[in-house]
Amino acid sequence: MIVSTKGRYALRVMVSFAQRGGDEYIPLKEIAEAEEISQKYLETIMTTLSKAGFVDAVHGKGGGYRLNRKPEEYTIGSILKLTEGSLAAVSCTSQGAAACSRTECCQAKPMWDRLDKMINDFFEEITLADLLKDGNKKDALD
Amino acid sequence: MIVSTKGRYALRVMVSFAQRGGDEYIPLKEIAEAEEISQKYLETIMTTLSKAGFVDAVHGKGGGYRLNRKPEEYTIGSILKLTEGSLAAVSCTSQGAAACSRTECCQAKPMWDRLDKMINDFFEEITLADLLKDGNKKDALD
DNA sequence: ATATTACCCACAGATCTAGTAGGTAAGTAG
DNA sequence: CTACTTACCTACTAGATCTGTGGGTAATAT
Repeated sequence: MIVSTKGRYALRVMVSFAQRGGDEYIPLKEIAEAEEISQKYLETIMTTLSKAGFVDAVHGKGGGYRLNRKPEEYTIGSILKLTEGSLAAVSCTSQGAAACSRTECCQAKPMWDRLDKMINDFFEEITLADLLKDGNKKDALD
Repeated sequence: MIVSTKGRYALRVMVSFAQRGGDEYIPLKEIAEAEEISQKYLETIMTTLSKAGFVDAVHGKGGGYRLNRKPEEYTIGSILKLTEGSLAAVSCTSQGAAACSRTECCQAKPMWDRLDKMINDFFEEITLADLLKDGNKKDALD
């Protein structure tokens, strides 16, 4: 599994914000209920998004979260990388991974690298705005 | 992580068999030592490969394992799917997964489907023989 | 002052990963 | 027939990760 619930929740929430449009701040409680996501769990996700500057957050009544860019300015890759930590398909290619000493591993290394690049490119070419389109649903596959 | 140690070990071992060529049976112990993989752990992997008919196995002295096809007749996808169980990048698209009831999830569903197809195609187009080539190393990326 | 909201820290059950332990079955050599 | 070698089987386990929960504190509005 390359994308866990955390990343999928983050995407869902971001899509939800984008769909609402508007400038008002939406409290976490409201999003959690609308999306049927555990409020407590969503807290950690929203805090991550907020700290990374993906959303604005304000405290107190009338506060909450909102997007601070246009949907087409968020790539899916940026959201997933933030919430998942990494999109590496194989531990060999993860950031902290020590270079593998095995030649057999290195025999496959170029393949892992190509895979990583492909996945990365895939997600970087899709934006939040693309997910809003119905076109995404219809002609995506083929 | 879409490919765990188990799948990578399986690949390494299969590559190792392919590199040796020849028809002799190689005992598990020998492979484990050559590849520096835990013998016990490798047992479970080899048994999986054997049961699925990817390798031949014979007991007793002079026995062990060997490939039963040409390297170009094993796709990487088939080996990984067998040992990993699934290459699904997202639980939504896994076999047993109940259809997601959320429209927001379904908003992203076409994307997950495209991703799965892309990853699947990627691995199905590469064979064991390709991993043996140096070309794999050099011009793979770009 | 009070209510509302985001933010922070620690814990916990479930599942998965990577491996271990110890025995049984099958085939070969003497 | 016996001993040896090898594959095969069942069960267990430490550690990590995932998906949360619980109980607070800080900031802002009325």
